[in-house]
Amino acid sequence: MTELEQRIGGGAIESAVEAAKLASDAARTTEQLIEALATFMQYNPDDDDQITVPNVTVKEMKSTLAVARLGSFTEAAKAMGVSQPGLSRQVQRVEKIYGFKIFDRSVRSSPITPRGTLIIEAFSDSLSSLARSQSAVDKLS
Amino acid sequence: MTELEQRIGGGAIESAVEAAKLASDAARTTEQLIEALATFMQYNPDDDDQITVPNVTVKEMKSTLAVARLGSFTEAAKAMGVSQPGLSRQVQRVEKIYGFKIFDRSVRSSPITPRGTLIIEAFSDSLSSLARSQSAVDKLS
DNA sequence: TAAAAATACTCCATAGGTATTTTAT
DNA sequence: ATAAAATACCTATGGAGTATTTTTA
Repeated sequence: MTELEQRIGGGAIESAVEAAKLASDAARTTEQLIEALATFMQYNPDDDDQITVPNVTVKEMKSTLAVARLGSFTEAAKAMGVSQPGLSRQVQRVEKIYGFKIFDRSVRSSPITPRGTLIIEAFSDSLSSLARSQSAVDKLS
Repeated sequence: MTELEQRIGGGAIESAVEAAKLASDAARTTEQLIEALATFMQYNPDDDDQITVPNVTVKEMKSTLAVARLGSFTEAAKAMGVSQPGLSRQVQRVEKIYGFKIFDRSVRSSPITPRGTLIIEAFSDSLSSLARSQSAVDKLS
């Protein structure tokens, strides 16, 4: 089990539902979250063109995942080799273009919000796809 | 079957091997490509931290996929709502940070290079992950 | 020769660092 | 009181458009 999985729990459903119960992002019901995750699972790739994917960068995805893993903006900044304000702004920009908070700053450990969990999962999957192809490409050089 | 699949063929292996045979990127053997694709399939997500993923943006991934789908930089520019030079530079930047050409400009239809095929697949997977989560998030709002 | 892509040049937006302030334990 | 995150301010990099040149069929 990875560090990330330790922080957000096991699978997507469990972690998101758990987050929904615990975090302060709510005014969202657990039922709504489960419905959203059902959509997540039944998603049809052919719908891609209808969906607007925010213009995040790989760097921002990595920084966001670092905060998720380490539970700290300051530690994530060290891990990413950027200043603390720099990293804070990277995550702020992601939250701005997505339109909601990914982390809850009202508590020390900055837990992941319910919707944040979906984003974290997606970033993780995205980077895995890119890393996998990178690893394949490296074999050709 | 999507337009993209029509251009690059069915699965990853077939398309890449086919591209290896046809395109001019080579000096690479089909054997090397098959080995790379084996790596692709057996890839272990735990290796993510060791792999450097270039800092591409979602916008660049979309533009690159648009060229792959449409077989034309000019048409892709129209589809993306940017100027032709703007789109060319987006793809050029992707090729620069990856260190190899994704498209072969020596032919009119700008076919995808063998290594380009791996990148196109990865971009497609990445955007699907992000679109899927976006679709899930939308259900919560 | 006609199209498609690349390059030159310019301007402006924004990412990032340092210094500082605000917030939370 | 102390540690962490946000904000202010400034600079430099680079992304995008228009105009033009190069290249390919």
